[in-house]
Amino acid sequence: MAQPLFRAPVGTRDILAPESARRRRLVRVFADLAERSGFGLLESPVFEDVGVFQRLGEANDVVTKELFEFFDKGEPPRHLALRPELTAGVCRAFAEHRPVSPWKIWYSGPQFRYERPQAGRYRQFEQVGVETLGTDDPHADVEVISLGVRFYAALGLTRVRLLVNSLGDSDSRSAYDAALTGYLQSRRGELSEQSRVTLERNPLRVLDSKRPQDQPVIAEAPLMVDFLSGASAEHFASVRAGLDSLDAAYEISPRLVRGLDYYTRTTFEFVADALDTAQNAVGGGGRYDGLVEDLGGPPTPGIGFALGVDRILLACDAEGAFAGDPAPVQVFVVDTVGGQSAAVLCDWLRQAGLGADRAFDGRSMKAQMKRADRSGAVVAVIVGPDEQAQGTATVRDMRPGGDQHTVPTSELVAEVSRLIAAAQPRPAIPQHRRQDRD
RNA sequence: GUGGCCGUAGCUCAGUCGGUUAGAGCGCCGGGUUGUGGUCCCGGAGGUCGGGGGUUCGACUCCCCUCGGUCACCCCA
Repeated sequence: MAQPLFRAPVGTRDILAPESARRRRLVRVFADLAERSGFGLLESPVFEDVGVFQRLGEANDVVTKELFEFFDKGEPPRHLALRPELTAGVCRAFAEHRPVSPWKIWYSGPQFRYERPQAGRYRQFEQVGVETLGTDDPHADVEVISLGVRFYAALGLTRVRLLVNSLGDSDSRSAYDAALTGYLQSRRGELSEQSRVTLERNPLRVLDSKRPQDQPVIAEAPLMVDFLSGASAEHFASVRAGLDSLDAAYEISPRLVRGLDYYTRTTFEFVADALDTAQNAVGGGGRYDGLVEDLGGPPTPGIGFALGVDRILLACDAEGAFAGDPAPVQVFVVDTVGGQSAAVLCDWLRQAGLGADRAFDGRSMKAQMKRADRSGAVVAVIVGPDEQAQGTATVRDMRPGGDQHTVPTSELVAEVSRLIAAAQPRPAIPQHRRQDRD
């Protein structure tokens, strides 16, 4: 293969049209839902002081091994990192601006983790999410979680399961930690080598192990639910009741731990059963009641989630949901008399709000017609010597068996608008799939 | 960071026990007599067979290294 000088870095990729348009539309669906629910957009930096992320947990790979870190040219240099997730930056912003509570925000954007790529996992990946800070009302939990549920449904996904659990507050958590650690220590010999290491650093996460050897031990481990304090248990019950009242289906998943260390009380995860890969979690979140304080702000409860755009799109493909956009080009102007007419007519059509395109380089009519077809345009406008002489344009219906007629250019925009309004839009055709058409 | 599999045209792939000018389909470009796409027919462009080294008279084919892709572990969206 003739090798390009450069390619996209490991774990990153270029997303070409029309797939790029589909992603953007997905974010728009999310934004619409979030904003109609009272969440405002927060645009925060793609990089932060490395300290913002180090609060996520010293025992966490996301912080210890997977950070893209760098120093800037300040004197002294500032130690910065590309964000590996978005919640920490949101909490930093809260501590910095002290907005009125509850602060409800949504976001979208790229994040970066230095990991080995695999199915559904990239070094640069995109998430959308919401966060509600400043209230620990269980109704806030319900609002956030159900927003996720409704979003997947809005995309047309049917095989996404919601798993919920409670990790308890710090008191119940430490009681549980002690019990779990004691239990795991007692069966240490049966655990995998990896899990024994994990046990030293963060016993909770042993529950996350996928290694078959660990499963019997995990299956008999004590459950968090049995250690919840009265207040935590009550909170969890309220959240469940709230979800019930919205008919939001969920499963209690007593061993759902989640990756980041800051989670307290409510945790949840969305799993796409349509994905048969190892990375089938398409979203997750929970409460992080201590995080703002950790970052120097006032004690502030918070809850939120992040949904992985890349994986959601994979799940949509697997379910045949959230189909591609219609072609943005509705009219294609074929001009065999030098291209000036194409320039003018495209301009008129575009100013009228239509999607219009044209060919360059003075290609043959046949070649231009082919372009017109490939563009997905419903209508072709043809200007040749005859039309030019008469001040007219030929309007051709590009659908199979469509007819054509000639109109004065003064009536062109109206005529094309009429035809397009009457016609079904054609789908955008990905470059690499043109051959699949019937 | 660890391991499995894979790297031949833009894409998907074929290439017989190592043996002359490396093939197909699709895509792309052009043509099929008068200005018309999607079907059909004809033609064309396009490959240092990922890169480097080695074995050999000879390597796309065998060996080593390296880079990249992919999947899994780890971890996580």
